[in-house]
Amino acid sequence: MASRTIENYLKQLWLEQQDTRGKYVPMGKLAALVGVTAGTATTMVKAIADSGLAKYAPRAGVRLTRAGEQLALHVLRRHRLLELFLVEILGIDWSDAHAEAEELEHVISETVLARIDLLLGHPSVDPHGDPIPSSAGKLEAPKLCSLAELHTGNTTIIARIVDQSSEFLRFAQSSGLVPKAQVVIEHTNPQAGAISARPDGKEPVMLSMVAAAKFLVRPCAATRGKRRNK
Amino acid sequence: MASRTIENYLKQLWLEQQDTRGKYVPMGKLAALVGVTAGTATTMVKAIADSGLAKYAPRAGVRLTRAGEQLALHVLRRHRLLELFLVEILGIDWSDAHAEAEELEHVISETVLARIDLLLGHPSVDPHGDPIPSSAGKLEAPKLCSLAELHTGNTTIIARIVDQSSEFLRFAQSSGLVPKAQVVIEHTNPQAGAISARPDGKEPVMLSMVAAAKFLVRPCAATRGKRRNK
DNA sequence: TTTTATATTTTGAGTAATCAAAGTATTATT
DNA sequence: AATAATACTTTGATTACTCAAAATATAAAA
Repeated sequence: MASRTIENYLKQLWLEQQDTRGKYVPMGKLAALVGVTAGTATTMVKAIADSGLAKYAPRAGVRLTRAGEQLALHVLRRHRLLELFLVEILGIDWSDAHAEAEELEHVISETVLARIDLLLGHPSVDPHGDPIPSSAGKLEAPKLCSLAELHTGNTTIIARIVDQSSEFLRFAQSSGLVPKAQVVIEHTNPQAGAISARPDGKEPVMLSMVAAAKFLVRPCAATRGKRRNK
Repeated sequence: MASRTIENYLKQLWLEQQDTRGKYVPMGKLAALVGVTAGTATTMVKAIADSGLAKYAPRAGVRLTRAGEQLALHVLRRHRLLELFLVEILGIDWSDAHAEAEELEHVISETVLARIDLLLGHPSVDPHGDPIPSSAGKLEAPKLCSLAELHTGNTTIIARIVDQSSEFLRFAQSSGLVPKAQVVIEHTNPQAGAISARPDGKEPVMLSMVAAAKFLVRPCAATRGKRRNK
């Protein structure tokens, strides 16, 4: 069994290397994600590599093996199911759920996890819209585009928010920019690098392109449709 | 903040020293309860004593200070609320809940604990009938007598079971000897050291005096009433 | 009382994880 | 190409916990 420290390294590594094909995660980056010094990360990664969960290339970086990815996905499953459980069943604040789950994910048993999964009705996404890996370690990740890619007049539905910080989540919640919310793009201003989005039944919200890119939406088709009309 | 190791030492110490006035818990006993060697316990206890949570008397034993008791009661509160939560909300087996709670009690936050407490309606006892300390660290422990003290013909209600092992709990459950169950004492045989108890709507169960003593009952008055009639 | 048994403490060593700081590559700048 | 900046690795030390085995004290038996 992997220690909770190693589980954390694997999880961060997975999140960082996902969507990159064969690219190595640099040590400094991993160290920052885990919250340790670079020296500590180097030592730890060498141990992880020795146990076959990652490949380590000195001065280049580290990348999970298939076995490492599988283990990481099991941690991620625990994390995301717990987040949903904390929000849905216990009524914990959306913005706090992440930090709470961070602790619990390492001690919850398979039995308890199975009951939580059952109680939630085998959900496919967590409160942020992040997909929950199956118990077999499979992840269904539909391709989504972001608010930043849409055009004036487009209407869409928020599917996922890719920032776990409680400050950002509190802002998103108070603006009405939450998963499943319908949103209309009121203005886009590429020069200023900002857009204005109006959630259904709420006030319009100004978003920088960086912020807008954190909201993934569905359907994407609206973008293409709009472009054709131009 | 106390580490989870120290939390465990404090909890076991509390359970062991309760109901004894000023008596010191021997090292060997504590070591066995925590599951470490006697040498380890000695080292650890000295550290705990240095931080003011216990008094340590070499070759005599150890005893919690008031501060240590308070901390232990907070751990116990987390443990017992979690046990009830696991059984009531998640549907975890009675006999497994103890082991699960043992892990969770050290990582659950005050926020999550408060939500669990609320969801359960501020309960006063856990699934075994053990009282749950208040958030202020107060414990209400009504005096109960055991099945072993009753006499033939007495009727009573099981209030508490003082054995956390899953084997014993499975036996109790299958016999119908669970908290809140009404029980009639059918036979007592002091010579053989055994009694026969019949839970309402179930078959009578043979119990050794040792086993019978693990079932605490209410009301106790039945005993006195019976004695007077003799 | 002397011996034996039992409980406890001490000692020395090991594991897992960490950091600070010194040393070494690699990349970028002049 | 030489220098400076950056990223990474190594080293030595530290903390928290643990065990096995040797040393010591206390209690029980002879």
